[in-house]
Amino acid sequence: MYDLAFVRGNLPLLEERLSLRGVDSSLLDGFSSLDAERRSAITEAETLKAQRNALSAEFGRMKREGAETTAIAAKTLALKEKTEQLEAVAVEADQKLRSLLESLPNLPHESVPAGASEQENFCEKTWGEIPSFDFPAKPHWEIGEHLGILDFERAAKISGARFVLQLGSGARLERALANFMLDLHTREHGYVEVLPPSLVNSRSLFGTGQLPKFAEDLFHCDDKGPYVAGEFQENDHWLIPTAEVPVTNIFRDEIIDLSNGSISFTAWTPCFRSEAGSHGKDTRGMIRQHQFQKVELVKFTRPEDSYAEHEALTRHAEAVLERLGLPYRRMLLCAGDMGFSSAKTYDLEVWLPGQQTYREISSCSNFEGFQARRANIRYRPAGARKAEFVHTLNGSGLAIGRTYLAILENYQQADGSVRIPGALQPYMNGETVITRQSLGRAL
RNA sequence: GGAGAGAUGGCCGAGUGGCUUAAGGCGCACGCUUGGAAAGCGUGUAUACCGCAAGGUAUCCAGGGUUCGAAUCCCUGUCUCUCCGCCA
Repeated sequence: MYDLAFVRGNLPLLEERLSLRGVDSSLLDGFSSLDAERRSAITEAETLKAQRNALSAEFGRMKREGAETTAIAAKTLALKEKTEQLEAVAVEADQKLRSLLESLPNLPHESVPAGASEQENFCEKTWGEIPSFDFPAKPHWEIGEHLGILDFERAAKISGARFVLQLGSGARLERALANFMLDLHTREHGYVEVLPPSLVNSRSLFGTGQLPKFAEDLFHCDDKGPYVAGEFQENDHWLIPTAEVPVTNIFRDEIIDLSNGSISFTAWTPCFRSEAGSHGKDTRGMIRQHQFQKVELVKFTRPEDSYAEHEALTRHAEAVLERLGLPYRRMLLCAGDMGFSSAKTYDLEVWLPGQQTYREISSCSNFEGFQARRANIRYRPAGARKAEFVHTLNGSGLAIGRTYLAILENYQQADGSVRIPGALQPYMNGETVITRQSLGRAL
C-alpha cells in the first residue's frame, strides 16, 4: 500500500510505473476527486465539531453557575446532526480511497525490467552442471513410487488430489532437508529460528498483501463464520500459504529497534494453498500441492539497507542449492511477473532432469515499505524523532517439497535408487542412498 | 464449555460524567550543578489526520449506544489472568 500523500504528489509517476505491471491506469482516475471530497468533508466536519466542543464546555460552565441551558443544548444538538452527515460523507470517501489504494500493487524498482510475462524474465546466472544420465531420466513420481517412499494414491484417498504421503526414508529425507536448511541459516547466515502459528487471522493476511485480493488462493476456516470480503478481523482463522505471513506480522503495529542493523528470521512451516485456477497444471507429482513444507527467510531492514540485504538473502537461498549440488539459475522477474507486494524479485529455478526443465524453487523479494505500511511496522532512524516504515524482505530458503523432488530427479541412478547428497547424510543417520523400501507389514 | 476479574501513554499506575490528553512514579533526552560521576534541581518526552498558517479533530482494547458532554454509564466482541470442566 502507498502513502496517501505520496500518491497525491506523484500521480503521473505512479500511472507510468504501474502501467509497467499491466495495471489499468484508469484505476487512478477517481483518486483526485475522491481525495478532494474526503478532505473537504473532514475539514468541514472538524470545524463543526470544534464549535460543538466549545459549546459543551460553555454548557458545563453555565450549569455550574445555575444559568438557563436549554437554548445552548438545542444548538449543540443541531450541530451534532450536521456533523454526523458530514462525517458519513467523509467515511464513505475515505473507504473508497482506501480500497483504491489497497488494490494497487507495489511499484517495481528501477532495476526491474519491463515485461508482461515470465517470457521476459532475465536470467542473471546459472550454477552447476546439468547432469547427464546413461539411462532415461525419470520424473520424481516414478522414482518415488518405485522406491516406496511416495504414495499419491493413498494420499488421494485420505485427503484428495494434490496431496502426497511420504514413507520411510522418504519421510526422513523431508525432515533432514528441514534440519539441514535451518542449521545452515541459523549457524552460518545469522538468522534467528522462529516457529510461528500455522493459522493466522485476516489482519495478518492483509498486512502481507494476500488479502483482500487473493482470498481465493487461501484456505479459510469457518469456525468464526464465513469471510466477508474486505473485512479484516483479528479473531478469524486462515491456513498460512507461507511463513512470510506470520513471521512478517510478528512486528505488526510495532516500532522496532534497527539501530544495530537488520532483524533476520528463519521459519520452517507447512504451507497451504488452494491452487484455485491452476486446474490441470502440474497435476502429476509433488510440484504443486495443497500442502507442502518450506523454510522461509524473512528480514526487517532500514530502507537504506534493503537492497544489499536482498542480494544477501538471495545468496543464502542459493547456498542451500549449492551445498546440495543442485543445478539452478537465478531469474530477475520482469515487472509483469512479480507478485502483488514486491518491488523486486529473484526466482531461483532448479533443474529437473525428469522433466528437462528449470522449475521455481525459491522466490526472494524486497517489498520495500509496501508491507510495512499495510502492517504498520516502523523503526526510529538514528537522530530522528519520527518513526519511519521499515523495509521487509523474504525468500524461500527453500521450498522443501520441491527440493525433495529435485534431489530424487538429479540423484537418481540406473537401478532406481537415489543417492543422498553429502551435506544431507549427517541428517539421514548416515544413509548414503535410498533404495527400494522394505516397509515390512506396514503396507 | 462454565464462573469471576481485568485491559489507561515506552513501562508501572491514579482516575465512576464537564475543572483529564489524562495525576504520580519509572525510563529516556537536554540543561544546571560537579574536578569527573552519582545524587539533586529544572525543562521536555504519544500517534494519526485536516489546515497555507494560527490552530483544530480523533484516539484511555475494538465496535455500537445513552448524554448538551464519556477514560468514566449501558450493550456486543476480542484478548489476558484466576478457578472449574474437557483435552494433546
